[in-house]
Amino acid sequence: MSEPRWLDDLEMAAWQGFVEAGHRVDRALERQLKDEAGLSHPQYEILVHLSGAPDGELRMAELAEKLITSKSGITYQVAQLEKLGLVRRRACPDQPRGVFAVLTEQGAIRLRGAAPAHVERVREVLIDVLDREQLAVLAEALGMVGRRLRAHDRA
Amino acid sequence: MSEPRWLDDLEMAAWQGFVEAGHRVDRALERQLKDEAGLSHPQYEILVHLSGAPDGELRMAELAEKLITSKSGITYQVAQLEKLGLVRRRACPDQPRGVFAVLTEQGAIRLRGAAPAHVERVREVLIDVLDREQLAVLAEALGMVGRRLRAHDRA
DNA sequence: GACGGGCAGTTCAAATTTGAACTGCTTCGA
DNA sequence: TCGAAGCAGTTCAAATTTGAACTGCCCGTC
Repeated sequence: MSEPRWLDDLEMAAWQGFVEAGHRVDRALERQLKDEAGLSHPQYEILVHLSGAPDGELRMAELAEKLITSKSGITYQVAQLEKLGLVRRRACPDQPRGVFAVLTEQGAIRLRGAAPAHVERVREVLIDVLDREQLAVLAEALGMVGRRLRAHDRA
Repeated sequence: MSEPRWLDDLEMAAWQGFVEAGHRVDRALERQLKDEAGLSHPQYEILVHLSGAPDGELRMAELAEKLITSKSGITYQVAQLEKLGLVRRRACPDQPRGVFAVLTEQGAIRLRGAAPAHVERVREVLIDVLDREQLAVLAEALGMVGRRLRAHDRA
């Protein structure tokens, strides 16, 4: 085994910045959503994705893919949202082994109520801290990182 | 309440890239460490921070700050590492209510064994995917995001 | 037609994480 | 000098997350 290629100063700064910013932003938004909307971040994300989907419904596996989490995690969180009346389950008519999660009217209302404060916080902690040039590089660079891993995960 | 300032396309791309890359990189490294070193990511991070500290020891609260996690989370993970013999606890001599976590010889060995493959994977998924210019912007931009939240969290 | 493999979700137990309450000790301020 | 307030960690119960095993049902092949 050859000598590992350790990270130089710039690489280390980028790596540490990425990790620290990721954790801190996560925590900030987790708190914001819990306090102001009574939802966990995964729960909020499920509502967002359903809301953006045609007919407000998605297969369980699609949700798992979008949230980047395990199948069982989705089963659990959808069950929680069902208890809250924000989501409903529906058997998939064609694929016999398929299940749709469907956004309910209640769910849509809850999401509309929660979104403005959430977006505002996202601006506060990340977006409004950066200039357009930085946003462009973030979008391009991290978009590429995400796509590569997404492709790799599917393989 | 005024109309919320929704994210435009560029802002949305930056935000989604940030979130997706964060999750996917996390999962990739979690798997890598578990498979090749038998450590969870938090455990590995504890060893790294102890290794970089003078005398290989840090207070529990300092670890919590560095890992960006809760005090009880640190208590738990340090206990796990103690069972593995990679870390030892030591009462802090001056501050009577203080506890040091100390890296053991075993811990240092385990870390040296794990680090090369870990760094290699960090390169694969993030560092080597980007050019120097992108790394510089990441470091600067996310460094600022992290510092702002760190200051805010302490307040 | 029957069987091995897959697929989509669920279930389960185990590991982890969290916040809130608690322990002991110290340090002020009145 | 007393007591309120704080600090550093721990403990505890509850919520969440995970991977592995399981359930049914489909498909293609022989």
